[in-house]
Amino acid sequence: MAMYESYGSFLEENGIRPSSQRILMLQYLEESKSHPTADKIYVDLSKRLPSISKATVYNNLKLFLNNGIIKEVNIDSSEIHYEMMMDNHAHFVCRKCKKVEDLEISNINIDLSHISDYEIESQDIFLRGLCNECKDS
Amino acid sequence: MAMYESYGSFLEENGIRPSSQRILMLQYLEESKSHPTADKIYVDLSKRLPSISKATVYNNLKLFLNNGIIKEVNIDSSEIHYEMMMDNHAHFVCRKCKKVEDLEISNINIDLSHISDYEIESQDIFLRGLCNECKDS
DNA sequence: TATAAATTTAAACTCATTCTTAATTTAGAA
DNA sequence: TTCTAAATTAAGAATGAGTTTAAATTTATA
Repeated sequence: MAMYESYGSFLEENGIRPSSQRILMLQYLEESKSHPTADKIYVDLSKRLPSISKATVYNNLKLFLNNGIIKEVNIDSSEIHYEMMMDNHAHFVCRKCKKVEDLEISNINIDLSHISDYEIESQDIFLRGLCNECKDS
Repeated sequence: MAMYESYGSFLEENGIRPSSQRILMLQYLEESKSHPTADKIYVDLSKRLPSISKATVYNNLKLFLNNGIIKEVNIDSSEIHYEMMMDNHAHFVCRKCKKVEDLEISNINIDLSHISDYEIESQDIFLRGLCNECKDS
């Protein structure tokens, strides 16, 4: 993202027509660190653009997904969370407050011997537990 | 499981009354290596016990979960998959045929420095890509 | 056996997500 | 600029996994 002049030109570079809704969504996702759900995106953007519809949010999330701009985060099976596509990292998820934090991965070592022919395309790593605040309360 | 004489006594050891539905579900989960969804369990068990209801499957999955007998596998956000609780392992998920395979984890190295106070309770690791059959077709 | 508690069942319900369709906006041609 | 077609958006209906409810059945035990 940083190399692009604006959200609009970033979308154009990715072959996406930069509507105002899409620019708002992209900006929101880029600035958010909370791995929002479709509904959170919809509710928050409605404050700035009251006419935006849920269908548009879902449509454009799917569009961004298919263009590799964002990534689904399957924290739990009740709702899909989203984040900007970025270098490989792990997620910590607090069991109590549901906060999600990104973690750098320095190394991972998995026995792939019995799937050595497979084509690995991506990996998702979740650590689950209690964050510092929730641990003591 | 192997140390118990039967599915019924395994359930009793875990403080669960061994109804025929629960024994069937436990046996199914123990023998299955496919990480089934609630609906798959329901459909397959209906063949052997036509009177079983979906609510029972959901009720008992939740019961097994709360007793630590089984574990949710959040492969994607459309449906919850289940597996027997077992030693820590990773999952390979084929993007095309949706097959799920268990992988042994020999080592994992994540930078926890900025969450060093947190209590890590569990980890989930997914590798995604194409299995050998799907790769060539 | 009788009684209460636990379990199961079917059906109604919820809610995230998808689909449908009409209205609006945009791009490019004339 | 104006016209036309394609793309996008919006609103609401539809879908479907999972939950809830309430009644029926089963089980434990008195």
